[in-house]
Amino acid sequence: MARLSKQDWLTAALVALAEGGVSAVAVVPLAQRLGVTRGSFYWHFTDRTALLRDALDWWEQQGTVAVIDRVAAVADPRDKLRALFRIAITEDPASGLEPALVAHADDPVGAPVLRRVTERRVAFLAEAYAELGLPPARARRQAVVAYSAYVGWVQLRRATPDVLPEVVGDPEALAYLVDNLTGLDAPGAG
Amino acid sequence: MARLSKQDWLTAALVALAEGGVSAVAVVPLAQRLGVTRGSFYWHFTDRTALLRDALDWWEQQGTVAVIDRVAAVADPRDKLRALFRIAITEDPASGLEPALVAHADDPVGAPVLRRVTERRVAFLAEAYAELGLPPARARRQAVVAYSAYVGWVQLRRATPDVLPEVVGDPEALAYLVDNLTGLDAPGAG
DNA sequence: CCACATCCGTACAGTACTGTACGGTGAACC
DNA sequence: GGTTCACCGTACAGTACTGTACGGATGTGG
Repeated sequence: MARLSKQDWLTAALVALAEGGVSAVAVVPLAQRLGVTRGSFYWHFTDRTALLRDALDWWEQQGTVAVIDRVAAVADPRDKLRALFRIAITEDPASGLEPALVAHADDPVGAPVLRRVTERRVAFLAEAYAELGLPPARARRQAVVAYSAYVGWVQLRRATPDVLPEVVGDPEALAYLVDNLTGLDAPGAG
Repeated sequence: MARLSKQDWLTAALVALAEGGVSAVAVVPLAQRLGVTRGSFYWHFTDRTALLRDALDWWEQQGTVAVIDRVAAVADPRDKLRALFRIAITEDPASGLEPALVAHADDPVGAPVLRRVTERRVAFLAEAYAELGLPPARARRQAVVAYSAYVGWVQLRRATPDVLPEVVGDPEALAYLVDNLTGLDAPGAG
């Protein structure tokens, strides 16, 4: 007998969300994949909405708040940006969730989470670019462009992995990618 | 009486796809939005799959092939890249479709279209960067980063439009954005 | 005015998912 | 060894969508 925990359902929900969008977070398919029936689910959760809400709360905490807390102490803004992007690229839990949330932008559960996460990440980036000496408006623009590049990279990695150069096992390629995404090789940001 | 054409269904399908993902391309909701019943749909199309296929074929033609044909004749590679991104940003039909396709990456209809579109766009970008003098491998990497930045920008525009600076009515901001996305302000690409 | 093609509404299964009620199992604990 | 609780299976509506069959409306040309 499987004997699942609540976290098992949460991680399964995030995987399904990244793979098939909000509509893929369905009780019956998840139960089939986990090897149980819906009786298990409705003991751990009251609703399908509760599962989605709890899973996204966990994702917001682990993928944004915890990462920011980890790198916030880094003194040099360049090192801080590099560490942030390196973490985001190499060890993102439930990677590639953003396109799934964007695809269902009218979802009442996913939309506010996506807005909070996006705003928080861009704000933190803008702060780091301001520490580099950029004026506020320019730091904000640079933050948006850098975050766009990261988000697009994640999207490409999920959609068509074969067009991307492998980067996890190649430190040099990773460093090159990070400097490209952050714009730290451009004259305007230095 | 509404009296719809096949194209009406196609554009409605693309709008629904961009807003709510593949699962939002459903016959009943589309018919309700168009003010008809399903009887109309099953006269124009054999299947729900046929609607999705035809709509994505149209999107692939208009949003990739036609745009590439328009800018391919531009001689200077810098101007070509700028024209390409300016068109892609300002006048993309059914804008923001890529996240919806990525969110349902296992969809048998959408996945091959997304792969073809991505590969074709990246290849065209790599060609332009090679014309700028970059060696092939470097041109390819630059193309991937530039396309990532564009895709991420599109995704942000759909998800959280308020974090982005307005760019459609501001030619200067648009030029700044285009040069940022293409990397034409970086020393490595010039 | 009527025959025909085009286009749409309606009714009927069939399928997949949700939520609820309730009964069953297995391990821990006294 | 029986009780209790955590956990799961099963059965029953209810809902939303798909696909099909067929009949009705609307416009057009002979």
